[in-house]
Amino acid sequence: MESRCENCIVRQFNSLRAMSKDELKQVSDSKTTKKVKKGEPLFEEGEKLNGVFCVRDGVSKLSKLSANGKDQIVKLATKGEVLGQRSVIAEECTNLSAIAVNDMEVCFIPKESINNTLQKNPNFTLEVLRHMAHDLKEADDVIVNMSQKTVKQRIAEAFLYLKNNFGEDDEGFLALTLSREDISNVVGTATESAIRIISEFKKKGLIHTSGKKVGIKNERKLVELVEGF
Amino acid sequence: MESRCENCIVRQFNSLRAMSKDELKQVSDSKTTKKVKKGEPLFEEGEKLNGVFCVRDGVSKLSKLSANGKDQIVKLATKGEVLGQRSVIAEECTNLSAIAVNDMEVCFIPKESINNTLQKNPNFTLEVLRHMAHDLKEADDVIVNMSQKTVKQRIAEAFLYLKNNFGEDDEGFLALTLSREDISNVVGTATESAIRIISEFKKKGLIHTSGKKVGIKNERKLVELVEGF
DNA sequence: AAAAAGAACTGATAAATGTCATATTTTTAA
DNA sequence: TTAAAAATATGACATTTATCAGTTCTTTTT
Repeated sequence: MESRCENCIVRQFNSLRAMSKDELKQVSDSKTTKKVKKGEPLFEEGEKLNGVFCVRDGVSKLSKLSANGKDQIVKLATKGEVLGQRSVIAEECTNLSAIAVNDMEVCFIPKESINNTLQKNPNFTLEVLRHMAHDLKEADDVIVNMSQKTVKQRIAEAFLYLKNNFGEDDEGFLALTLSREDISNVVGTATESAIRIISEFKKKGLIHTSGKKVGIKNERKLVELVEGF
Repeated sequence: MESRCENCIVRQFNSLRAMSKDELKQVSDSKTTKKVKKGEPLFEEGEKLNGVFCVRDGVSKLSKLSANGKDQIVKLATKGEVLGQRSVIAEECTNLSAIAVNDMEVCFIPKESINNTLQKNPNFTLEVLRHMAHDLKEADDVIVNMSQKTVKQRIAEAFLYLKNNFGEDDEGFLALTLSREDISNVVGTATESAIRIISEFKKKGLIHTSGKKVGIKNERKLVELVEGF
């Protein structure tokens, strides 16, 4: 298993690629690699982070507990994404919990390495900024979806999102399998409602399922549904 | 009317304060000041921006058109805030429209001045980054509210937000008056639903109204409502 | 392999929210 | 100032979504 950041492919996908050789070396020397089992937290809402997590493998859900006791999943982070940036940059506690959706491998990078580079390497800072600008745009889109689309549309959209971002396995099921509860927490609805709508999609031939696995059968119709037909 | 950025008080509230004297001078020399009447757009969703807008006076709503034809207001920006940053930084079209909620005075700063400083002044970049990190956190909170709170709770929260961020006039009405439609677009509901709930709040003595003006009468109860009693 | 625990699912019903129609008030413009 | 237009308000009703109760299926543990 490759363990030097300099050679890590994952880096291609995130802001670390804007680091200089020396900076990268420092990061590599100070980082620690960690395995996180499915269901375990990388960090919890309200924690103070001493660094960021770079996802090497697996998927993490970023969620926030609402007043009514339900988790709202705000984002799914996968290979190459850096978690905890926002909190380290703003020097605040995290506003979100990060929990492994499946077994993960992550690198922990102490905040000193990050802050150091942020102050010295404008290219890196700009790259991080661009990334955050992108995240902000996505968050705006989520806000609009949440408030203007029906639960049915949001679930359809979630399946399309999962297909586009995580792909399918050889049997045609979505490569990332979420529990019904997780799905309901992504779209912000009651678990029963999500289950009911998934059953309905199945009956209508939009998807097929096997246990908790879901496969997309009629993508076109799902797209139409999302767009409001 | 003061017209040099160097002396503009508004600057205290935004990232421009991290600019050097020279940089600020350049900005000041290249900027143009503009009045925007209530209801007029600063820019529209999908436009390519050649710079950012610094709000000197008035309030702008940042909104996005949803597939069902309704505007979703994502943020209200007031004195000191810089609009269009995200789009200029990511070099993308805007994802939001900015429309004046009341008469505004804004400065337009060409993107060259911004980009120039972003590349040369890490402090400025970092300051912008911090700002964006903050915006992102707020956006996450909005997502959770939108998906986990009832319309009633969201309207109560909107009133409290308006009070905390824009204050009250001498008669005890919220200083920023939004139309019922704007309120419904902030909380993501049908205008009729918003009106109905506002009437209900009035009947229960939580607020008082006069025309479209709204005043908070029982803040405590509103807070309780938001928190789920 | 059996028992226990946890997901997934279904039905019945209540509550929340949207839609459409229409009346009233307020604002705008002629 | 008056007519027209736009915004606010309310009722009736349809639709969507949540809640609660219970069943079946899966997975985990012993």
